[in-house]
Parts: sequence; C-alpha cells; structure tokens
Amino acid sequence: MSIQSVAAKAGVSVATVSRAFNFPDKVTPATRELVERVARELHYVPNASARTLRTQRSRALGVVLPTLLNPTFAECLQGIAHAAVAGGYAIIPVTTGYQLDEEERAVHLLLAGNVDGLILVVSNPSTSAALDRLRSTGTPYVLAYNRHPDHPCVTVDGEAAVADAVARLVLLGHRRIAMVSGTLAASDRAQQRYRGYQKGMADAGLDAPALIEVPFVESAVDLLAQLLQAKVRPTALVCSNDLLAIRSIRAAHLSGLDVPGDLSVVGFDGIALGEDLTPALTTIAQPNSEIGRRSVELLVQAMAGGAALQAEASLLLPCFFRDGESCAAAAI
Amino acid sequence: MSIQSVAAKAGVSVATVSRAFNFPDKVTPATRELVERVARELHYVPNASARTLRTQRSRALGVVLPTLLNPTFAECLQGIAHAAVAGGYAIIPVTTGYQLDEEERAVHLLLAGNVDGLILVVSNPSTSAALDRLRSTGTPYVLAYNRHPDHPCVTVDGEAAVADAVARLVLLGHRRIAMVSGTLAASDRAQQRYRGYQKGMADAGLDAPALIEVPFVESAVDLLAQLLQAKVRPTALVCSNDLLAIRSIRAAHLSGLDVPGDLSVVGFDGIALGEDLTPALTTIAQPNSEIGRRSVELLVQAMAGGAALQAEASLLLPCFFRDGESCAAAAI
DNA sequence: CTGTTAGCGCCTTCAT
DNA sequence: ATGAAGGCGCTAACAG
Repeated sequence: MSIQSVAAKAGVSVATVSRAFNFPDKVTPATRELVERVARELHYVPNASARTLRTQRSRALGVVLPTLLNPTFAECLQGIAHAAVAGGYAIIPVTTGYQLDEEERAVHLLLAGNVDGLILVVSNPSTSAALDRLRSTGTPYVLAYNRHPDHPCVTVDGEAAVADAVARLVLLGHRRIAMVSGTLAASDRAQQRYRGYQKGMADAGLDAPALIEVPFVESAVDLLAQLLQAKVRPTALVCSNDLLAIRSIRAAHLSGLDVPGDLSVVGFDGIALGEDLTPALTTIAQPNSEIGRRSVELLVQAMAGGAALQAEASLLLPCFFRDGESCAAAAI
Repeated sequence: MSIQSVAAKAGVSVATVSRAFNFPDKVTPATRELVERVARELHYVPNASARTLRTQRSRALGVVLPTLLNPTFAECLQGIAHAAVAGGYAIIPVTTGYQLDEEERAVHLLLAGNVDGLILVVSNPSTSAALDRLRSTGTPYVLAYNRHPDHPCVTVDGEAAVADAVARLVLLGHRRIAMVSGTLAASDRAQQRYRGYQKGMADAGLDAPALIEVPFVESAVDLLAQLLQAKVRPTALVCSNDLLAIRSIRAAHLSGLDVPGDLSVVGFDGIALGEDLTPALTTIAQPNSEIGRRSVELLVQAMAGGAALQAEASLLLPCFFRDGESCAAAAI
C-alpha cells in the first residue's frame, strides 16, 4: 500500500504520485485524477513516518500539562486540539501531576517523539530544568498560563484580575477577606494571584491575613471547615482556582455557613461547570479554550517562519470577572 | 545527531550502536558503556520516525473521544495517558463532539498517523461507519464505554446499574421517578441507561413517565425548571450523566425546590467533582480512569500477540452506587 | 509535465 | 561480538 504500488497501478512514477498529493498544481489534471482514483481504489494512505523522516517535520505538537482532572486544563487542551487539527497538526499530550521531574521526563519523551513544537504549562518558568533542556535544543515552544519575560507565553494578567476582585469585595463591604491557595511554591500562577490579592488588600488599606495554603486536595474541605469555624472568620474568600472555590463552598456548608449570605466566595479559572452550580460560581474567568488555541496559532506561525518563538511574541489575553451567586454584600 | 555520528565517534559500526540500545545483552559490557557514554555526550536521541518506518510500529495509540469538556472523558483520558506512558506508548487524542462524521474523520486521521492501535468512544457501535472502516484495516482497537457483542469493549453494565438505582429510589418511597437524558439517539450508553430505568420501573410495578430528553446543553436548565414547575412533578430524577444531574439540581433550585428535600437526583458517571458539590452528588460511579487504563492494557497485550482484539476479550468492570446528599426519602 | 535517483535514520539479516 | 549493506516509504533535486 505504498506510493510504489499506486505508481505502478497508475502507470506513472512515484514522483508523480507524490506530486499529485503534495502539489496538485504541478501535474496535469488528467494524471492527478488518475492518481487519485487509483489511490482511492487501493485505499492508499501516505505513510506519515516516511514523510516525517524525509521532510524532518512530523506535524505533531507535544503538550505538557499538569493534569486533566482540573477542567481548566481539559478545556485548554480541547482548544489546543481544535486548533491543531485545523492547522494539520496532531497533538501528543503528557501530564505531569504538578511534579517537576515529570516535566522533564515529559519534555524528553516528546522530544524523542519528534514533535515539531511544544506547548507547556509548567510549574514555574524561572526554575524549570525542563525549559532549559528544551531551549538548548532549539525546538519551538510556547508556555500557556505561565508568565515570564524570557519566554513566549500565552496567559492572562492574574495579578491584576485578583486585585480587581478584591476591590469588588471591598465595595460589597467586606473587610476580612482571606485568600485560599494550593501549594504556593508549586506554581507561578498561584504566586501571581497571591500578589494580586496582597495588592488589592493594600490598595484598600486592609490588613491581609495569612494565606490559607491547602497542600492536599483530599484534606482541603476539612481544613477549610476548621478555619471557618474560628471565632473570627473571614467574610469573603478569594480562591486561587475554581476547584478550591467549590471546596470552600462545601466547607462553608459543612460549617453551617450560607454562601453567599454568611460567606462570599470568588474563584479563578472560569470552568464551564461553575455556571451550572448552585450557587453559580462567581469567578475570574480565563478564556481557557482560547489560551489553547492562541498557543497553537503562535507556535504554528513561528514554525512556518522557521524561527523559534521570541518572548516578545507573548500574548496577554483578557480575563473577566464573571458574576455568579457565590458573592454578596457583607453582613453588617 | 544520528546513529551514524555516535558510531563514528565511538569507533564502532552503526549496527553496534543500534544493538547497544535495543539489545544491550548482545554487546560487550565495555562497548555498551562506551556507546552509552558517547551517545550521552552527543545528546543523541533515536529518531522515532526512522525507527517506525523500519519496524512498522509507531508505539503510538490513537484515542477518539466525544469531548474533554465532560470530566468523565477527561478522567478516562488521564487513565489512558498513564497506562500508555507506562507501556511505552504515546497517545494522540482526537475529539468528535458527538458527531458521526467527526468520528470517521478522526479514525481516518489517526490511521494516516500510523498509530498502532485505537481506543475509541463512539456514538453507537452498531451504526458506526468509522468502525467498519477501522475493522477493514485490521488495526487493533478497543471501544471504551460502548457495549456491543461484535466488538472488544471495556465498560460497565449501565443498564443493571440504573435499574438498581431505581430500586433504591423506590425503597426510599419514591413513585414518580423520571429519567433525564441527552439525545437518546446520540449514544448507546444513553439507550442502555434508559433501558435500565424502564426495567427498574417495571420491576417495581411503576409506570415510567416519558423520558425527559434534553437536546441542547444550553437550554437544559430552563427546560428542566419548566418541567419541575408542573402541577404533578416527579419526586426523583435519574439522570443519564453527572452533568445533567448538576443541571437538574440547579433547575430544582431555580424552581424553588430543595434537593434532596423536595426532589432526589441521581447522576451517572462518578466524576470526581461530584463529591465536592453541595449537595454531594449521589451517582452511579464508573471507574473512569480504570476504563482507560484497562483499555490500553488490553490493546497493548493484543498488539504484543500480533492479533487484533476479539470481542470475547471485552471487559465489564464493576460500577457502584455512590451515596451522596442529593437523594433522600420521598416526602409523604 | 514527468521520470530517475539519492538519501532521511534506523533495524536486521548475513557474513565475518 | 561486530561489521557491511539493503531497504522501510517518501520527497526533492536534477534531468529530460
């Protein structure tokens, strides 16, 4: 079922068959149709490996993500997948479970797999050994969700967005506003959002209580419930992501608190599911699917140009405060 | 950076380098170490395309899924990804958006991409043109979530599980139990679950009201809210998947109904998020990640044996009723 | 416009 | 245990 068989059956050379597929204009309409017909009859499908070997282009993109269990990244991957297919690229996703050594393994794996380019969400661009390795190979790549002056990135201004969210809570009369985050060291996003929180509090002239850091997902609800039962508790929580926001709401209920009556909760990410919950999640919505799409577009464009992407190509997409039902005016 | 360079620098033949990597036992420990050292120095990485071209094995699996926006499939893909990496395979996922023609395109795409095997979640195995095409090529494949006597499948007994759930609702005193489903024609899973519902109702000697079919996700909540405001409304809803269950709960709230006080809701899928919601989702939990993992294992095993998978290899995994807070005894 | 041909990098007999 | 050489299927010069 090779190009040879098609050429033989059609009575032309392999070069003609190749041209008929890759440069239809460079062959007579008659021969092109002949070749196409024979190819169809033989169920001929070009061999991708042979083509890749010859052209040195695999038309495959590697994708490195923390996890697919967070809908944020699933939505992003969906966006990547669509854009990739549209651009004639296949994608090879690898998840790292937020582990640094897995990031390196993933990059190694994908590089060995001959991908033409990489989209990655890393823990922290500044300290990523995986990125160093990648850079030294010259393979085009783009970071999604990460933000760093030395790398091409597609993301949003999480810091400003959180500061804005805090300002809104203040306008609603909240004073004791706490922030809930996963392990701060595990992601630059978390750090940026935390900075935004601190800025927001400072701008409002409020003291920022200590960050509520929730290391393990399993114990998150219990830990939060405990905190909410303290004599002096926050009236509003700014959560570093929607999953934490959902768990915070659950913790509130377990503590006998009504959301938003007794406690306001703001998330971050804008997962689609949030809109179907009760209360509907108030959150800072990122364009997750678009982050994926734009990352692909940037990468494909760069690869077409032959050059690796520059940090200057970075994109800062808008995100917006999505009003839901988990936020209300502070009780007096 | 080819095997040639390594051979030259190490002063051995390319054959020896190849052996050092693929059959370490077939070379002297000394030469093996020499080759490994030189390879490391040169940052040599075997070229996957060349190897694939030569061996006719890509060590890549194609995955065809409806969507990643439903956490069910995201969880499954995560399971697939883990098992694939463990088995030395890369995965190439393609989503179809529940569209038949996309299924065919996906299969075509992946076949052209030289995958060694395919895992797919199709709309309906009985009517799938994509499967016919696939079968005729002899490429090993396995269906996930689908169930059909003529194909190798990895799934659960959704029919029995729903019948059991209905029985539990009946025990709680419910009589007016309705079923909520997406487009029935769009998936064999939905059909199986509906049959389970009908069976459960019949077993309890109850009349099954007409299926509540929700064609469009966007209008689901509105449609459901409308139904719940009828003079005679169900006291319990069995939903064909967790996303519908979540929307049903929202519709209930919008209608002023308390869940589970006024309305019990049972989902199907067991998405992880369900446990963090309030009320925690009562659902029929499938082992989504395991469905993915076992699919890969079956496929890899079959490919090692050289034969395509037989329908007899199908796996019916256990699923279980996961008690949450969205279900309670019927009000008298 | 079409054909001939030389590799792309690797594995794998077949010799040695 | 190691080396030499053919060829997997394809594309891209280069001829004609």
